[in-house]
Amino acid sequence: MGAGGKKRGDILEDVGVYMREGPGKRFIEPRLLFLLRSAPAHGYELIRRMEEVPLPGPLPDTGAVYRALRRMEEEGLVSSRWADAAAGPRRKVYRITPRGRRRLQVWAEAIRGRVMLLQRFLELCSSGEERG
Amino acid sequence: MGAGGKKRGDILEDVGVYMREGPGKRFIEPRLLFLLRSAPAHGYELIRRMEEVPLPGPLPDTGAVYRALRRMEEEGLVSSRWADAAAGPRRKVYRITPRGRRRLQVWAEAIRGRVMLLQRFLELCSSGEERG
DNA sequence: TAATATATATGTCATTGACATATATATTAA
DNA sequence: TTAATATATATGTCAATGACATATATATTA
Repeated sequence: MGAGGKKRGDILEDVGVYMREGPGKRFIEPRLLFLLRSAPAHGYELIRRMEEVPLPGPLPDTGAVYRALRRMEEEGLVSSRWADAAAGPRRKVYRITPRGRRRLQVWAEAIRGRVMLLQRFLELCSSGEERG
Repeated sequence: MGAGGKKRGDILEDVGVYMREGPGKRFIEPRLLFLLRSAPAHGYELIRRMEEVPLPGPLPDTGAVYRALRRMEEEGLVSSRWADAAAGPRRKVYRITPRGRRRLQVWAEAIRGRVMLLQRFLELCSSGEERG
């Protein structure tokens, strides 16, 4: 449509992208942003608290979580610092950034769109039943 | 938990499986079952009508559609027969089976569960906003 | 005979994430 | 001292999925 198309930054905040989830994407990113939105946390804790997040899909594997956190840090959605633990090995504590908060809002918007679509689907499904 | 666990047939109709969608799965199967539920159709027609289905995700690629139809026939969700066209090459016309209708109902149930989860997520997101 | 629309199908490849394993620290039990 | 366990982060490897490109074939139109 418009001359030149979208710039990179626009695409990154494009609701459509998050509605689609990209190829094969689970909800790992919104899960992590959701948990970090209220308080910083390290990976292990995020993994333990993962089931608190009401999103569909299986709980992501630990490897996927750590890799997602590093990718999200590269993208500027979270920042991290090493911290000593009262006991056990050091922890890498992640904190959500303003960009991460914006991304979570984009996810929420996309999910609102999903819900509307899915509800239309369900309506059409049940209206078309009328006996087997 | 229960002795023996689930039998194969049970797993195939387990709502949880469809709520998760499996790794990387789009909504190709429910899209096709939804379109076929009202009338038989051949692959090319299903591809053209794909955007009628209110489900999230990009419209599936033609290759994915034909492969999905064949896989679904193996699974007994659809049956097919070759038919002459008024013009152009022969068509493989797919028809939904009783098993396919049941599968679509399982999908609908799973999607109802998804919607409930997603709505809880949205509520928690907006209740936790309280200013940027 | 060339191009286009219709129609089905396969080849190939990158992405994703599941599963397994590696590495390291601290605590507790033997 | 050693072994086992909980905590904590990270990498290796592989199968599944589907995106993109292409192949094959028929019929119509230019």
